[in-house]
Amino acid sequence: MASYSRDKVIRHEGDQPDVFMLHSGWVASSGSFDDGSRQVVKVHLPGDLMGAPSMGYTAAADTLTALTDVTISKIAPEGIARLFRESPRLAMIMFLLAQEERIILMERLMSVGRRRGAQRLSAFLLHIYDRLCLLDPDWPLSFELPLTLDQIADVLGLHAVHVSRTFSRLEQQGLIHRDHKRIDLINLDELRKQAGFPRRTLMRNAAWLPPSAP
Amino acid sequence: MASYSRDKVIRHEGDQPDVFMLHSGWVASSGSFDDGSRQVVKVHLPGDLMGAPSMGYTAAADTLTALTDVTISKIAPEGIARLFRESPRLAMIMFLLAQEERIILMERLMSVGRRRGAQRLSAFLLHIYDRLCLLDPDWPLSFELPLTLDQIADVLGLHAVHVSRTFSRLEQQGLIHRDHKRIDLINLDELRKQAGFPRRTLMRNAAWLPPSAP
DNA sequence: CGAGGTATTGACACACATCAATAGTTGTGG
DNA sequence: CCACAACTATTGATGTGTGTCAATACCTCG
Repeated sequence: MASYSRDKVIRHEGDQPDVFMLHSGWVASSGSFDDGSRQVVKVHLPGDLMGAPSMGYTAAADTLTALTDVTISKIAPEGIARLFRESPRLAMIMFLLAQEERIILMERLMSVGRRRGAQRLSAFLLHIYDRLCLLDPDWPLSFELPLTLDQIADVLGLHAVHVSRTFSRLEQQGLIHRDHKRIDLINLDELRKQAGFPRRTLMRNAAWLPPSAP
Repeated sequence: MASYSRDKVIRHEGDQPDVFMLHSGWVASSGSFDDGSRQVVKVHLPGDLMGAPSMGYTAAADTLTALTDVTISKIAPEGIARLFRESPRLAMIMFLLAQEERIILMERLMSVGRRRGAQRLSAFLLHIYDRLCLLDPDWPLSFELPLTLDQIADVLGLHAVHVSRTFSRLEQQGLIHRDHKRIDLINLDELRKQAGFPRRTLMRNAAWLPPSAP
């Protein structure tokens, strides 16, 4: 179990492709270009497996940066391999979770490729909100977003100045309310309409999943 | 084994989340918005498993469209589940392939989020070229790109008119040469520099992979 | 040969970027 | 607990990459 304070780099792209479990705090997974621009490809919340995409490569493709103070632990690939040997059911569930992550990336790509700033921001806020609801079913319509405008801009593929204006516009339209880092979602329906994505429902306990006792 | 001719929709988002194997031809996986705009999230080449990201959901998230005449076959999820029960090694390899696809999506997101049109186009052409080289190690510096400008635009998150101008500029700069659908890569190094991505090397036969005989 | 799809080119509009200045917030040390 | 410094957010002015509309030329295939 290791701790990192806000803004510390947990592992840099090009480093050894370790896999981590995030116990507390938020972490950004991002890639960067030579000119210094960065794109955040995933915001990790507690309970997330981090770094798994790079595990088949010789070097990590993404940089993991602590967005808040965090605690993490390293996962040995041997442990995952053992799980694949001993529990086909859990292995298949891990496989399906990786596929879910692909869907999330596909939605992010659609959003960044085809939607305007306000719609991207709505989609991002809803994505975070939906994840918090998943962790805690009676989460209120409000949350702390511990990212700076620069970091949000790197998530949305915009620039901080424009994110500031876009936030103001969403607030002025009565869709959200802001108080420092806290976001209140005022008009959830309209936000969802802006985001442009349907709510996807997971197939729990598909008949074809391998049984628990192999 | 089923056949589809060019531009035919193999399965639409919202349909039953089937999984397919692509035997011949090219297929686009895309998502669409209410206003009619579309984003292609993956161009499938022969040998690709298609539709896997949606297999944990009750409805498919992406639309599969034939870019050329294609032949495909449906994969039963029970077959994949059986593979997970009977061969931990192959299961783990499928897991790692899904993770590789996440990396590819991350790169696409970085490209669309942070790079200009010309750089996105360079990255896309190189991505296709690298895949063709993977299928056939002595592939020449040239290939047929069976997409219309509209479809390429939907890949890049641009519009057809702008893709046309961007293509012309790449050609004028001497980076590529075009003859109808055929693309010749003239200056591979400069294209790679534009794209902004390192070449990633896969870790073959990692020590921790489960053995073939369980 | 004709028709529908596809590509090119030009003119103009707009979302977002960039630069810059100010104000507000947070953290730190005395 | 205050005071200062560093970071962060806001706002304005202006530039530019890409979108949009439209007209023409070009391929492809029946």
